[in-house]
Amino acid sequence: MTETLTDLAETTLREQIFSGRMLPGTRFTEAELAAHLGLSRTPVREAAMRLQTAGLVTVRPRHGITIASISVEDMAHIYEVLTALEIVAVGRVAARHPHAFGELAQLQRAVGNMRYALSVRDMGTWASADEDFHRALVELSGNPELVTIFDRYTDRVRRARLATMHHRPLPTASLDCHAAVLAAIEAGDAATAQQLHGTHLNAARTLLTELIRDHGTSRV
Amino acid sequence: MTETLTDLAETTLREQIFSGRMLPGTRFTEAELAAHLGLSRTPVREAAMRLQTAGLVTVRPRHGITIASISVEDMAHIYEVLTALEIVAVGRVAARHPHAFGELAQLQRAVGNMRYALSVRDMGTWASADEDFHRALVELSGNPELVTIFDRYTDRVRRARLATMHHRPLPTASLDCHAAVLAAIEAGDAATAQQLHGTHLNAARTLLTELIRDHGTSRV
DNA sequence: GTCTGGATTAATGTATACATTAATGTATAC
DNA sequence: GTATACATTAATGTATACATTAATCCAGAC
Repeated sequence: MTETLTDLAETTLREQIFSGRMLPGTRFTEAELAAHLGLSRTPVREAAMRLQTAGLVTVRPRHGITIASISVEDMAHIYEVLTALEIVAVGRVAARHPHAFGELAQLQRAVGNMRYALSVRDMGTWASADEDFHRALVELSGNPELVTIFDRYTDRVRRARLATMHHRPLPTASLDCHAAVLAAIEAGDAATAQQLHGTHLNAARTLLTELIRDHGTSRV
Repeated sequence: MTETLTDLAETTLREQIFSGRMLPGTRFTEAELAAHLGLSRTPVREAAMRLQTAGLVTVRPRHGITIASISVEDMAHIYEVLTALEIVAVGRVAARHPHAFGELAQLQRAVGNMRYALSVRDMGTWASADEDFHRALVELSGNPELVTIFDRYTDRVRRARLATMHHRPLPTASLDCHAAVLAAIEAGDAATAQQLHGTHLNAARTLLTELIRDHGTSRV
């Protein structure tokens, strides 16, 4: 299974988008991107198709490939979906009580990493551990469709999260929320876990959208 | 905006899959499909990529393009997602009470069509009206992300629904469920509407999975 | 008989040439 | 000055040739 040039193009473009080297709203032609990556148009075109289904670019004939931006409204819609799906996931995981040994290790490790990151004020590590926690939760649900959708939307909001990372207050409350959800899961209390997680996600959405608004822009 | 050959290939393949002329599990090479459609490999390849993200085919290098089948487990996972999302949608729609004139017309029309189809025992019309009801509900939620995911999964389970359509009992109870949900929405009673709709969707899932099992196959 | 290795070959991956389309610019009429 | 029609052109859509890959087949050893 060698990596194809389409894979390479996709990976490279993703990185450039997430790293901020390709800013939202920027437009390219297929030929420009091909030259930029040192490839022919074919793999670039296929990568663009993939990135379009991932919601990271928009492909419009004769208008080029545009790096997608995300509005505050988009964010609200995405969080509504993510909230609904994660609540299902939390319920499934908690209901599987008692848990096999090591089954919740990923969640426990993620909370540990968040706690450590918070203590040393390393927001990059914190954001990464936060994402790990939610990803692990969804994966533990045992429903691969949930994982697919989760990954898709996480990609779409990642840039917004990173952009606002250094403007947010210390996530002390957020750490407590994650720990409380984990405790409820460990106790097998599905209803409490779901309720806590829903509250947590709504708070996260509110914080993120307000940070973007305060940042002066309505799109990221 | 002329229709491209990629669009044509996608549409044609979709039709052939939904109509049962291309059975799940069947494998084709790009060249075979290209010859079948009278096109070159390029648009076929692009259409195959699109159909893969829609979950209708599987593309594996050197193994060809395989018409996707769906297992009872897949079905359960998909219904879990659809249930969560539709419950959100129902809540949003009901909470918007009082409703603008004509806002709920699509839902009312769909229920009317279901009632008519049931009275003349036209299961094709019934299935179509049923799908319209759920689609309208999601669309009325005002969240375009919900619509995207709904459409994606509806495509994936459509063949299973059509395959079992003539083996199911008359959907008398189902009609009542839809009417009851609509009544709760009209009354602005979000909680009741959500609860009714959740129950209805679980019943639909149970019926569908059992019909497939009874049908002798675990995959459709 | 089975396993290993390499040759064969069928299929996909990629580049590129060409066809087609629609956006843009320009000239002309009003 | 504005609008319309036409010409221009840049970009994408499509076909195809070629490169590359890995699945399959076959021969030979054990």
